[in-house]
Amino acid sequence: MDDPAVKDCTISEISRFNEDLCRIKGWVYNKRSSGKIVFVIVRDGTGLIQAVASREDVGDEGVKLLDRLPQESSIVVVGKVREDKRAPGGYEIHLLDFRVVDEADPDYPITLKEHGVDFLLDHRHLWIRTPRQRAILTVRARFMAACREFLDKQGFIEVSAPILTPSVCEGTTTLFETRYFEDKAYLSQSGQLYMEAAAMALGRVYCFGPTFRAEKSKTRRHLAEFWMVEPEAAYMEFEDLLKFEEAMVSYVVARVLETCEKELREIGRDPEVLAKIVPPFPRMTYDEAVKALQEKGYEIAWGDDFGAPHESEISLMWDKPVFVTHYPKAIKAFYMQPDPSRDDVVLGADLLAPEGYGEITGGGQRIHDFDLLMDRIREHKLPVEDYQWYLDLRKYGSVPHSGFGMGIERAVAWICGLEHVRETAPFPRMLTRMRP
RNA sequence: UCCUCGAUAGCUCAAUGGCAGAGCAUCCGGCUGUUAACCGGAGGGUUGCAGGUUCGAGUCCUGCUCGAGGAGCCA
Repeated sequence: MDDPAVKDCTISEISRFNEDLCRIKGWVYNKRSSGKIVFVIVRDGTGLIQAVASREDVGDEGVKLLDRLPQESSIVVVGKVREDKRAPGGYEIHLLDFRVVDEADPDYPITLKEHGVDFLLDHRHLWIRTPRQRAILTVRARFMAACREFLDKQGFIEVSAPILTPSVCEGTTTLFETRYFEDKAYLSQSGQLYMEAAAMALGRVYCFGPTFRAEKSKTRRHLAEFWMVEPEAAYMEFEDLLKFEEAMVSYVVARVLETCEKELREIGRDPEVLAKIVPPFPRMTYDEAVKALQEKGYEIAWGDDFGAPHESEISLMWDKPVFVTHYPKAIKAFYMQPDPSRDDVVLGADLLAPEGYGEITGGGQRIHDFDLLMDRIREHKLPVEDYQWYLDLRKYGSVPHSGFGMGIERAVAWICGLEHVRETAPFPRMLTRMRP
């Protein structure tokens, strides 16, 4: 068991240890027995492997002990790695020794059979042990790492935005309210305004963290707590922003394909679909999108915002993400820069994922003129005193600048081809669910 | 907030208004290459809650609770 000649290894790298003596530290995922031989499927967080225990190697007692070991018992196994076509995964480990670290209670709730959503979410702390959830969380992690890689390579500096914020930044979405000593505070819905300040200090910046929306949305696309990456760059104008966004989205998709092919297959996602995600992405102006929807029979007038069915319809016209640009000023946020050639639309763009996954990024060029921004704040009836610091950015060396936010869970749900964003969050917070 | 659907064993589900059931899981037994192993046996129920109709309600009616999907909402 503790022989130094035995190599510690993970299941994901088992093929490198063929015919070696290995030690794997994991849990019992499943087992089968056939009299005096026991097959224990061990998982270690990197994958699954079949361990074979026969009477001559571990003795009568060993076989009996393994045979009655409950699912999810923690176990350290030592044995010889063998390539074997009969084993799921192609390799198995012939047990010479093992140690039960903790025998699980025999009533582990997540069996290998089907379960309902409600039950699984109540047991999310155990559900994440299943191969599919492990694969999704791995893709999420690689996706987030790829975002940071790309931004760091492009010279962006990560600047953490505050979570506790003093005011209703945009006055639109419903925020979670909390106490801040003697005052009220709100959980952040976006780090953008702070990133605009940081961009004027460091040039190219991004924040990466959780955001909170207290909206009573109850759909497959919504979470009350989700993560966003929000890049913001000084001197970046609208056209460059769109090029930058498509480069970033293409990069992170390619990186996930490179690092998570096994996981994508495990989830049931065809990697070929993602291999098509390369620049340039198609673009439609809001005008063109409205016209296309009207031709398809939707009752929508110029000036209306898109609902979920409209976004789906537009995204289904392409097999790549599509930018919808130049929205009417009235349906977008107060800080959006108006189009210099046309005052009724803004230099903003939403990126809609293919296959009906909806908006995965939203962004645009920000107003850099002090007077114009002040007008907008007044038009939106926002409290000017709360925005003094934001207006300061336009008083001291203002420059054109742009940025966007990408919702991690929606993007990962699209990349994995999932029905619902809830599976992409380790512990999702939704309208009716805050536990576990 | 609204619309639609749902709630029966630990889990997934079945049961024409007429004895509350199956598979899996659990426990006991069998099997030396299994593939969500298989075979035999056992235990396991306030049918979400509260009323009502009926000779009789898991089933029909009313209210409530909880959940799911969607709408609204959602830089």
